Amino acid sequence: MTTREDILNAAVEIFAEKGLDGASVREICQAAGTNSASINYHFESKAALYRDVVELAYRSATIHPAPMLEDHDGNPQRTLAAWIDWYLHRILEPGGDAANRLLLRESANPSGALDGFVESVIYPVYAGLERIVETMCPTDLDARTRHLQCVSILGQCLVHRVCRPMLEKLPVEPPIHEAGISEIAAIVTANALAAIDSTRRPEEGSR
Amino acid sequence: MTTREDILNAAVEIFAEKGLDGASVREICQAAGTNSASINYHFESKAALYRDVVELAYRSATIHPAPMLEDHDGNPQRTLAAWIDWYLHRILEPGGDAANRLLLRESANPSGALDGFVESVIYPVYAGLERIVETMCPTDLDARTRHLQCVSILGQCLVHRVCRPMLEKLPVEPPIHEAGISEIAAIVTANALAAIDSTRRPEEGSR
DNA sequence: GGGCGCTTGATACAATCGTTTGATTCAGCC
DNA sequence: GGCTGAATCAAACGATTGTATCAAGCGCCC
Repeated sequence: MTTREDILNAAVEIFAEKGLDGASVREICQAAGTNSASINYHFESKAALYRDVVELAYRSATIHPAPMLEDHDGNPQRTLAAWIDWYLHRILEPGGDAANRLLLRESANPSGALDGFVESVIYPVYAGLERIVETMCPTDLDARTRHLQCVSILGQCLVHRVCRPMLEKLPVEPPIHEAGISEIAAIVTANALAAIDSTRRPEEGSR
Repeated sequence: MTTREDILNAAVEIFAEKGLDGASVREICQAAGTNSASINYHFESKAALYRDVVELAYRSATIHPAPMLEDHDGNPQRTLAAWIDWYLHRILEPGGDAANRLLLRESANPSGALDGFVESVIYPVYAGLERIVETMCPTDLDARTRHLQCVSILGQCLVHRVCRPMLEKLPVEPPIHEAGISEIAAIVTANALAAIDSTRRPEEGSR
């Protein structure tokens, strides 16, 4: 009973840090304080454990739902700011979730262990963002441009997670990786608003 | 003579696809049509081969130098547009794929095999961008904000490479991953200009 | 042609991987 | 007490990893 949970808790940390192949069964079991054989006893295999861990990570990551327009009196600017803040917390929260790091790793580099993972887990998040952005864009804005605007917002957030090892080593002052979540959120939000706003005044050219 | 190059050519493909740990010596040698021992003969070790491969990939990727202010009569807007276009081509160009995929993998997830890789390879690219952005920002803008603006630009570009597996599976119409480089460049450039411009009118608040 | 140095090849090595085995422990029940 | 079945353990399995060894092949120069 407890052993199974111990393994799951240890595995989510180690899988998040090293990925499916990088983590070894013995390492996980040692962290869980149990025997190397218990993974194949409580789970069918290492791959099965991984599936269970990702599923668990997903469920624990969706406790806080994404902000929607309805939560902010339909005000798209405030909703967008809240969404970006929510998303950054979700992917950057430090002590917080190894689960999110794991989901991020799985998103950027699908192990193939989870088919349909993007559709069922990632897409709803994206769709929530797009719905907010859609209400702020000109109605005649083509869909691809709108998609790319959403991806730009995601990219500005994700870069701080996905490229963190790089940012940590970048010899600039002050160090980029020390920036707080609220600091990043403020800038990404300002950028997103400015970007969307600029779609209303198309072809502005050079300043 | 040829064997060494065969190994390098095979290794860049396999390392790019599977990473340092994921690729095996035997696999690379088989792809190169040689013996498993030749890696330790022509190179000191697998790690040494990896270093050489990354170095080679880096050199082949820097044939085209980054656009600088001097190339565009000191016009920062045009230089920034050229830089973003250059960077996107560099990371998204289908042809020279393997080398760039490898560099990207190494950037986002440094294997530790290359100490000083970020400083010697990544940082100069970043510094080039920052220099352009710096000339466009208010002189009293604090360094961290300027850094974060540069990272936002990088993030908007990198997301199309790093998160490509995710974007390909996102069920939206039209598919995001089919967007052309010039299309992405146009939007990222417009966003960057709008973002930098907004730093000149600080605390604009909601639109 | 004989000797030399650079390559290549098959093979062996120790280490580590995920998984399996079989013995042992322990709680619960008749 | 005696039994049953789940849980845990140390140990070992075969496969694969990176690397080392050593003999055979090769071109080349004296």
